[in-house]
Amino acid sequence: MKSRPGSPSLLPRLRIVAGKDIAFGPGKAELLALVAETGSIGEAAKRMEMSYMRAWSLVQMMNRNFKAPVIKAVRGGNERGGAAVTETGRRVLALYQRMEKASRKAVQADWRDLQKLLRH
Amino acid sequence: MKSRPGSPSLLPRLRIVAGKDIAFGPGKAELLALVAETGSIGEAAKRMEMSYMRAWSLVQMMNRNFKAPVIKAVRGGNERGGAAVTETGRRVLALYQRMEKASRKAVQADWRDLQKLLRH
DNA sequence: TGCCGTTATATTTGACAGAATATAACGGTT
DNA sequence: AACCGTTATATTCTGTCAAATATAACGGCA
Repeated sequence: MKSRPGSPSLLPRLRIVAGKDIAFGPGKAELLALVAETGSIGEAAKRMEMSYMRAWSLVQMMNRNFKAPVIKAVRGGNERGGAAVTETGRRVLALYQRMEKASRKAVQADWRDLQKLLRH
Repeated sequence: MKSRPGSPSLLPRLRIVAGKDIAFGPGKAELLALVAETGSIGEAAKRMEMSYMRAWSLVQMMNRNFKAPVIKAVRGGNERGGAAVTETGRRVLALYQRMEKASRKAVQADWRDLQKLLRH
């Protein structure tokens, strides 16, 4: 995994915590989107520069915290396995992205003021 | 430090990251408020059930990431030392709390929908 | 100068998360 | 039954961060 050190300095971070787990958050959202795009957990992991194992454990965590799985994985077969985002998964992602956007917007004015108080 | 396991399941978490540091976030906001209330880093730490050392390192991190310090500490003397929140500190805290509130509000409708998809 | 409670700082220890590694399972096709 | 690339799972290693521990510095006052 790789952090992006150069950039932002702000981030409104929405996390859904369920007991010990973080059921959903920015990283899982990105992963979910990449699985939707690539049809593969492994490929999504590669693009996020994280290990397959880690990606897979995140998928597990998501799946066990929602009523219905957000990703359905298949192994073997002529297609050599793969993964797909479920309808629930799509809905979760869409809602989350809307929330992120709304949060950013709601915060931006005060954020600009706060930025002035920061070094650099 | 102690997590509160029983409660929420949602939290819009605003973090200001500066390089490797988290310049400000929910924990530091609470700490800052408690220092303002108690006039002591040690007492604030106690109320948050964290070690003095940790609280102090958080204060350091805040102070070095803002243009002006958010907390001014005094040691020795007849008053036996203590700490006070600066004007900058008060402004930072106020802005942060407003941002938190605005974020929560902006998100609440979608959050209710998302909750329905969660187990429990 | 010794006392106090607070801040300030260094050092060691321990726990845990994630990385790394290794291997198995799958199942349609040929 | 051999093959393929993907998912699934266990195990070990390791680096990092927080906790724990210890100690020093401060400075007005009696």
